[in-house]
Amino acid sequence: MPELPEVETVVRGLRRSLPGRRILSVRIEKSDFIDDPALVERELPGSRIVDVVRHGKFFLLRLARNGAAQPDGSLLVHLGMTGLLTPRDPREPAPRHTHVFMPLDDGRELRYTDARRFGRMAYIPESSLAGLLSPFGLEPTEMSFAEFREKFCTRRAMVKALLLNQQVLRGVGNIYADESLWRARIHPMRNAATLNDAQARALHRSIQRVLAAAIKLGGSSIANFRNVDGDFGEFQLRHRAYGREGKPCPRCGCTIRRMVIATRSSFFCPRCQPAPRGRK
DNA sequence: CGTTGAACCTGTTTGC
DNA sequence: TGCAAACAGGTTCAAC
Repeated sequence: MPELPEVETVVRGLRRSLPGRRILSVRIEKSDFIDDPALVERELPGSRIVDVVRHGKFFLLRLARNGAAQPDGSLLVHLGMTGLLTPRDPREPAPRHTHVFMPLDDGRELRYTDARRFGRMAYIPESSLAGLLSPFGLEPTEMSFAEFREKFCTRRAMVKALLLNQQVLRGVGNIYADESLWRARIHPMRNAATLNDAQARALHRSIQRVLAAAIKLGGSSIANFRNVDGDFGEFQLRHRAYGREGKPCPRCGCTIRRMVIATRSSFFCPRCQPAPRGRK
């Protein structure tokens, strides 16, 4: 479930209370989503969390040992579809599918919950961090139009597939891909290299506006996304295309369609977002 | 390169 | 009502 705005919402929540805290110990129940559980169990205890930063849909607890100010490693986290990392009172019963428990030096406990276990967790030593993050594409909230055109509009693939490709843009997922395309009036099957200048600019602008609006509303909660305080996001109330099959397009009234494009459910307005020639 | 389908795992919704 | 199928915000890998 979590895409860039949901991960950003979680990161902002964690950043309010984690920096400065020390991890006392780590207890792992299920570990099939952790790269090297023994390494996590060995490296985290005693580390201080100096910051929480997002990278696309991933985020990192930046960790420093002893009294060091500079991090010497990180806990890398991807929430997959159903993951959540949140500090709780250890006296409350842990919900089902809580797999990792990390008591902190302020009496709280960081807990990782993930029903489907599509998430990922790994300890990353500082020396291998840059190499790990380098394959990812542009940060969509910060990319200039020139960067977007160079990286995105030179590719001959369907725009829907490219928006979801984390090596092109990092952080866009199925909801925000469809919402951006609706806003830019571009059909998901369009070949990116055939977008004209106005369409490319509209898409660049739409991606940034949709993401900014979603972050402002705390992300989208379709079924179960919650922030670290347990609250739902509200951007789902502003979805114009995603999840609205059979309902009227808010712009033209035509019926929103759903079809599988690039192997994912895709919602679009067949009138506002005209299909490219030869496709339907 | 680009596309497709299957796999990973559990829970919820939909359809007959 | 009951059960099975379909579907879900994620990535990855293999095959064509």
